[in-house]
Amino acid sequence: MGDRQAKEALFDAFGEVAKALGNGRRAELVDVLAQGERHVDELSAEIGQSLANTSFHLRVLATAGLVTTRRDGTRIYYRLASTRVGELWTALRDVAAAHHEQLDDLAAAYLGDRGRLEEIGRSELAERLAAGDVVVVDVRPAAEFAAGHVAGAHSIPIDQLAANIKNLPASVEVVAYCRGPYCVFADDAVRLLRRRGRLARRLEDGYPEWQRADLPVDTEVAS
Amino acid sequence: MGDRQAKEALFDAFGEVAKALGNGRRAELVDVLAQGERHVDELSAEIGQSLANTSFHLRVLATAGLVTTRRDGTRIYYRLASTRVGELWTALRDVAAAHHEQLDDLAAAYLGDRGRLEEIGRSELAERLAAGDVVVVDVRPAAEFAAGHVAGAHSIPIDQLAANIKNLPASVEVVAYCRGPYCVFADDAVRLLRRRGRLARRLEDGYPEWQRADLPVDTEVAS
DNA sequence: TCACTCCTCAAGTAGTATCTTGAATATAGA
DNA sequence: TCTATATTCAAGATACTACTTGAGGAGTGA
Repeated sequence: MGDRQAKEALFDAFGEVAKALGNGRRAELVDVLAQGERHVDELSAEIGQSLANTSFHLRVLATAGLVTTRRDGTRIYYRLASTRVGELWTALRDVAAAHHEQLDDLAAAYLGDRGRLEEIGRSELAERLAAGDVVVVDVRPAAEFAAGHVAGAHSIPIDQLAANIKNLPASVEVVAYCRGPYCVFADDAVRLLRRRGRLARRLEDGYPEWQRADLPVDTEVAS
Repeated sequence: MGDRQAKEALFDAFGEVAKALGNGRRAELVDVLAQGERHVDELSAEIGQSLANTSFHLRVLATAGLVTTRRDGTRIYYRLASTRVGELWTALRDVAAAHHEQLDDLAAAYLGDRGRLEEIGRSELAERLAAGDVVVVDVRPAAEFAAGHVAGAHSIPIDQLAANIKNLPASVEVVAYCRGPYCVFADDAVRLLRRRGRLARRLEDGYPEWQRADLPVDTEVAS
């Protein structure tokens, strides 16, 4: 009990789990999988890597226990092993945002200036959704909407938004949301809507945080 | 906005923070530093590594923003950059415990069989401390007790416990605590106390979790 | 059964991590 | 200023990591 060798082996195991998140491409995979399960081909496109390399990274995540798989025909779907993994990912993001020197610059370079993009809080949106005086738009890819979305939201993937603005009720404020605080889809949606003269804000954070706050969600294609 | 290169750079930064935790020795360092600040020499002994290698690992943690330093004379004290880092470490531990295949075996090999070691919950201990019908013993090294401890606890480092049992009031239950769920000190203390015929339990988890639960704490040497 | 799709595995290469040893630096105190 | 103490830095051996290309399996549908 308590010998050095056993302690090293134990803490090496903690290190292995952290190491699984210790690569930018795997971090991207976890960020996408926090939205719901996806198959390898989609994930490969999502992180801009070859199929073989994506498969390799998924294997690393699976070996560390962070993701699990399910086969459906020829497809293999990966998902986070549990909601705790999503919470770990969130904690990592928060620490990086708070303490990593260059993170603000890197985030600004990716997201652009958010100075003029107002956010609406989760609880405020929940109230206004119940009151019915707001339209909520999920601008993530359709597969992620299908895997789970804010109850009452409409699915309009960002690349189809321009063509569908005219279908949104005109007199009501629009709230867009996507994957989380480091996702550009909702920002782009709000910018587009405002350019077209619509009242629009983005939801704080994204779908995983909404779900984790025990606010109403829905699955399967509805809109 | 939203181009791949900027996204890779951003997520690489998240990966860097995870990578800093992605080594067993650095994980040990964070676990110790979650107790409070320590200087390099102590940390080196704590993780069983050379001074140069310990310094190197601390530098990696500092570069990722997870720890900060303070100089006092010739000594340099390292501490966690914030309580969030401790929370990240806890989240990592929890995910590893839930999903890493070998973790249970590795923990059992290091900690021994905990089957007979009863735990007392934090809130129950807080009540009984207020009532005064329990003796709480902090069996961590004196430096960690000094940096912060359960209010009312007595500091008896584990290697001095055998010699000091006789000074503990005889008719009262003893609760021992240490660094956290993967620390052996409190286990060893409870085993020793029970062998000597004392009523003893360990506190669930350890000091950082107590502190994070906003239960009463104290700093500086008191006992 | 055969061809097809989707995914994994193996081999190879360039780059990165961990640890050792020994030298260099920074502050304290005489 | 000189010496001692505490820590960092540099160089180098060895072992992993990330990615590429191409081959190999596993299930599907004709």
